[in-house]
Amino acid sequence: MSAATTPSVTGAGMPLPDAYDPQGVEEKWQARWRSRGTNATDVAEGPAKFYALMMFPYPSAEGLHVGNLFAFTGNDIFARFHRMRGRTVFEPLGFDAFGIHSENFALKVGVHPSELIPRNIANFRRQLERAGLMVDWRYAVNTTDPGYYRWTQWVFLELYNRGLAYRKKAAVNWCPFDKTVLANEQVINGECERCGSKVEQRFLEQWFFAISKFAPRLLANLEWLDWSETTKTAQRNWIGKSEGAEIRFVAGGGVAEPGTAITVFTTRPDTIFGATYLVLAPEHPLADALTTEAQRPAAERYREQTADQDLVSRRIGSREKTGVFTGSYVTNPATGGQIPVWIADYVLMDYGTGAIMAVPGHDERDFAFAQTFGLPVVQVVAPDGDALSPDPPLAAYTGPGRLVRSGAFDGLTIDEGKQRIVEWLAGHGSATPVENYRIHDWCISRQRYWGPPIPIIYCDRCGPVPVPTADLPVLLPFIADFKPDDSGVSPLARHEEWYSVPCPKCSGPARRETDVSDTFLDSAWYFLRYPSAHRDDTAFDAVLTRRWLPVDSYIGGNEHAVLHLLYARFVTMVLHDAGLLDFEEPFTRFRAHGHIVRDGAKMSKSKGNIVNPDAYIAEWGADAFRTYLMFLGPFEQGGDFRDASISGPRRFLDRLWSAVIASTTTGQPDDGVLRELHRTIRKVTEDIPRLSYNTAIAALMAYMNVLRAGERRPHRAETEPVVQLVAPFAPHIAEELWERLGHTTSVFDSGWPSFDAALAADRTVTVAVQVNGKLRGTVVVAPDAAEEDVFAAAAAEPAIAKYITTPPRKRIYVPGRLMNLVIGG
RNA sequence: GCCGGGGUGGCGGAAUUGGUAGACGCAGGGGACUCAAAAUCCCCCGGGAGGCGACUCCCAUGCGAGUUCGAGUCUCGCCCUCGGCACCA
Repeated sequence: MSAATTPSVTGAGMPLPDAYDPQGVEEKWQARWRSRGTNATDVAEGPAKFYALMMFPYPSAEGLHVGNLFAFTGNDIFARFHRMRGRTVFEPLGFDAFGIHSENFALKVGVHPSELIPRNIANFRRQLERAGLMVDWRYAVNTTDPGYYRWTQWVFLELYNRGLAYRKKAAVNWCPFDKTVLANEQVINGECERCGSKVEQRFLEQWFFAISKFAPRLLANLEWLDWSETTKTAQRNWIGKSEGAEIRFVAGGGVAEPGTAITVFTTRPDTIFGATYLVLAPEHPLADALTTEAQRPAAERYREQTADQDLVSRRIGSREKTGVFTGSYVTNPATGGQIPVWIADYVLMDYGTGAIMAVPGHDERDFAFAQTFGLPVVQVVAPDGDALSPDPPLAAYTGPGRLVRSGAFDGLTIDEGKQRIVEWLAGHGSATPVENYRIHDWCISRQRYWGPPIPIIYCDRCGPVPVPTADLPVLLPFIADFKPDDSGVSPLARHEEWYSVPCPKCSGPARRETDVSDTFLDSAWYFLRYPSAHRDDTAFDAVLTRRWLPVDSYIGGNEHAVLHLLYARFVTMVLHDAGLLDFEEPFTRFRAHGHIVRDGAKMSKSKGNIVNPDAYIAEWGADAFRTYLMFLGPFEQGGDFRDASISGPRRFLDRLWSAVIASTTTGQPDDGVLRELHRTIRKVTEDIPRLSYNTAIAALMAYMNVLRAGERRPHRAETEPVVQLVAPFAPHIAEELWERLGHTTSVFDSGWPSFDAALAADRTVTVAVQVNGKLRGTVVVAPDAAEEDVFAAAAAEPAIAKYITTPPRKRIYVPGRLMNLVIGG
């Protein structure tokens, strides 16, 4: 903007010049919204509540990202639209500010997170307000506020009291240089992403939530949730249901106690006649007992070796099969034969039973292992029960077929075989049909500083004791040196005056749990908090919760499709079972938004292609920037950010401004323009609920072209409804124009224009005429023209008639759209 | 390797879900206004061939087949690309 355009006239009440000045308009309306309380929701009453939730941001030091703004704007449009349609809309926002990300950043810049985070939040909030979101900031939440995490701790205790929080030893990634636990995604090729040290595996006592118990419900409810299909698919895959059987293999000779049985999980019980060996995970509890003296040195060496490896490189490292024979044998309950028991790291302790029956004839991994160690391969399924060639086979056969070499079961299909064989084995007490789930229990312990302390106290006499609710929050103490050390325990463990406390039960000497909880716990319940954010006597008020939840519309990134959304569903389900909520699914509707990229690449600091919204908003205005972001592409797919293209949406707003300012009230509105207006109303009204914002904006632009065609002066009846249609996208300019049209109340309380189908209807339609599928011309007819009339009109058109060399053999007519004439043989 | 998006003009993207491919915007070209420039306004703008001409014809939605009167859209087989997951028995 050139400085010469306007004198600086801002502030409520002062008149603005007649040229569109976004900075002035936006400043004026943001001030007025604040003073009038336009964006404040009455959480207690109002008709037809609509809870428009967006995933809350992590307030990074770099400030608001265009990606955040893209998502928030999409939600804001949806929320404003529903408000104009008469709903009582609640659009809250907050900050997800705990976690390793903040902590690492604080360590890097040498500023304590308790100082850094409020600063970042203030900056974020300034940017968000500048963007013109309809957020009711009175209900903002901040996960690092003791008034919030007090209730996060309360949620933990609700789970604990219901037996859903428990402690067990688990392997974690440990960086010996940074002296910290690493998440799987921080381990790159077995090395720490920050310092490159080789990551080790440590076994630490960790807190878990028993989410796997809820797997069947979490899966079943996906059937009826109105969520993006891609998100539901991701959740189904993550939950990973598989049907199969657990089969017991009893140990024979060797060292095992007589009668020792290994239970395996398999989805292919039909192939049991081809099970030629068994494999235990190295951590399997029976691995030691089944190892003979002769095999012990080799087996122990192997188990140490796998224990040394970090979790990630063991999972994604080489697929070369390694393993060691235990020296023991078990009986195959189908064949009665003795088969060897091996230990190998391709079997994972945390899936199924940590033991498998290996069928190298029909499983690629087992086949590779059998090849490496010279174990027998037996084919028991053949395509249509045919030839067994070559024998032994050159590869595992995993396709369909019929059973062979399976005794009485020969000739059955795979599905029949599964059922019949499990029934038969079950009769002997050696098999049980089971459903297995891939999903693991949720490990919530973090050996870190920047999180809510887990509210448990360890007493020598009483064991683990939950902190009494009245004593919450367990405040996170200020520690200047919060850097993790070599001990593998949280920095809080170094703060003795904090962790030494009397036992709440017996008052004897006791110690606090020094781990903090995962940030995913903070975000697993924040949507319950918003309506009650002003209440410090309860996590969520029963009446307010009944009024506002479940969430009507949730918008967020698909990168949280699995963990966050699953954890939030799980916590909601638990609180429902506890009688605290009367619904068990928190988000009725969820839509995943796309991502903004630049030059085809994800924006990242290292690529130096981050877009800071501040500069764009300063140059073009928030309204133009919002409209531009939404015009980039389909909201659910994202788009490519190009600086140059912003001028388009800005020009659109300029034209809207001058069209409205120039509107006349004399004379009659133009019929053709009114028809386009009603079509535009219909289009925008249909597009917004589909989040098809880009096409809604395109329709508005197209209407502006019609409105201004021939440099005519528009009639007020032709412009006034457009101000309402534009309002969700460009709220400030809409308010200003609405006021200039003489209204004294907010455009957001003015309702939504309705369209008149009769006015929108065409008087004539253009029908495409094809001959043999090729377009040869068009005819203009009445919308209800009979097929014969259309044909007559087409035949009268010379450009078409010249192709109609013989009477059409066939005639296809799509009323009002197209006629295809099939000529010749 | 598996799962899920996506491939349409110079660019971002439309296409009522099988019915005139390229809406809308950007960039570009030409013109008006101006001493000039910016801004603004008007016109043109997928490729090729023909015509002085309003025009005419052909080709064209990643590639190759198929279904259909008709395919960007459906089916099969490939290629490329962006996400996510990783030996899940």
